[in-house]
Amino acid sequence: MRDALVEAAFELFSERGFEQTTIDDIVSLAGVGRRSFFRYFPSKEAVVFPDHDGCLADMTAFLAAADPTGDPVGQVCDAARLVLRMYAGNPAFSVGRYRLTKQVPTLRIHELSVVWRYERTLAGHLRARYAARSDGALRADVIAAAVVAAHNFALRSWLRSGGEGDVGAAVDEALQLVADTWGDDAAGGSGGASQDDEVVVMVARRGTPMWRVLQGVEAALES
Amino acid sequence: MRDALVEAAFELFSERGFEQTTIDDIVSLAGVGRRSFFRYFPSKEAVVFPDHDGCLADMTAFLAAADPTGDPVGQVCDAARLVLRMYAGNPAFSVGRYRLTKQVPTLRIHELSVVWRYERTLAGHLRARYAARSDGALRADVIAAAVVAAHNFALRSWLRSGGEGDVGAAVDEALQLVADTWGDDAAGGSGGASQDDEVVVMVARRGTPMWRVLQGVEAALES
DNA sequence: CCTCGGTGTGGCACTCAGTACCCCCGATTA
DNA sequence: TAATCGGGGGTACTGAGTGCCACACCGAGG
Repeated sequence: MRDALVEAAFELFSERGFEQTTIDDIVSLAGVGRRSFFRYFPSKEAVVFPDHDGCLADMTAFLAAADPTGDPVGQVCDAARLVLRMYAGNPAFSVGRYRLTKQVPTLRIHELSVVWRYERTLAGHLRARYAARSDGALRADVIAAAVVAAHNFALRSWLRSGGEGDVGAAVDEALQLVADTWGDDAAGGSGGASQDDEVVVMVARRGTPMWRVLQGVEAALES
Repeated sequence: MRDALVEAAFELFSERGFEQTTIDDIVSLAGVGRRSFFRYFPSKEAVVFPDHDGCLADMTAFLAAADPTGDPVGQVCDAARLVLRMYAGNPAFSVGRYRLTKQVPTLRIHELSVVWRYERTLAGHLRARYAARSDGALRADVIAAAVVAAHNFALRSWLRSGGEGDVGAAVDEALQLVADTWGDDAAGGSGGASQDDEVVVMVARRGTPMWRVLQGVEAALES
């Protein structure tokens, strides 16, 4: 029944557009009553994202079962990969939906709320794991946002290409940037600077007098 | 006229709730025609965020006028502070709106779309500045998301407290975490780092062997 | 004084999403 | 067979948002 509604909806959406399609059109094509549509989907937009409720539940379960001693950043990255797997499982559907959401403001906004739920789930996991840190909640929010942004960056590139290429590898690469900067084994720096063994490196102009460098180092170490 | 509508709307919203207030209630209280409401606000939700359009324009202008040779991360952090200033400018209004959006799902979703526009604006600026990097677009998206998350973290803490305390300092501290990890002067977060005369200073743990510091400096200057 | 174009506003009617309520049908049980 | 119950259908309603037209105001020009 759900599937019938989704199929009918996408057929009409791709044919005449989202806004030009009414609920009555969908239910008459699916051969069900109008009232039944709202039994399965709370809104017209929700029918475009029929699989995210289950995916969010999967993510929640996955994080609840995660090793409490493992790297939390790695865990939320893996949780994000669950979403990716859902998209990659149905490339044609995902690409069709992407094209739709890209040009319908209402759907873009609805997608934001879907993504937001994932992000809050990830942030909640990180908050619990970072409870000991003084800036734990802040770090949790920032890292969750970064993970979602990296995931979506790679996902959208893939969707924009029409589903060509290896999404998994692209997402791995994108998430690697986040994991490198925020994970337990963070070892990345910015630009040419390198960070190693908790030594963070400064950058100065070529020709900078050494006394200036030392002045800066001293000031920094005194804090 | 806009102000009259906003004032009437918030009076009714705080009195009987958002969903229990109709557009007709608002316009009759404001003493204007129903049609005029939709001339000033595209939706019922938009009246709750009347100042964000102007703020987004300010942010766009600010970033367009930013120094092309400056630290892009610092610039987007400053751009985020523009939003903060708007909130801090009207603490009572901001807190009232926060309480409202917290408990009305429709408004939460609308707020997401508002935040999303800011984030895309920041990301656009960073993308242009990171065009030379191979992972520029990814970095831009991740940093923009991190800046927004940090900003919102501090802002929401302040709003939750009812507008008590120094928001500016809280946001500065939150943004510092992002700037330290992603900015040009990425120099581990003790906050004592100083930037002077384009000399960007590193921070190392006390007791760090000097050869390690020099090694880092050399590597940085070679880039 | 009247006219004209532009602009801001009110009023009316309409579409359509979403909801409350009731009914129908089929299945199970006494 | 009668009673109950649950999933689905139908109907009527509220309210957001839109299109269209009429009206008032206002400065410019005849």
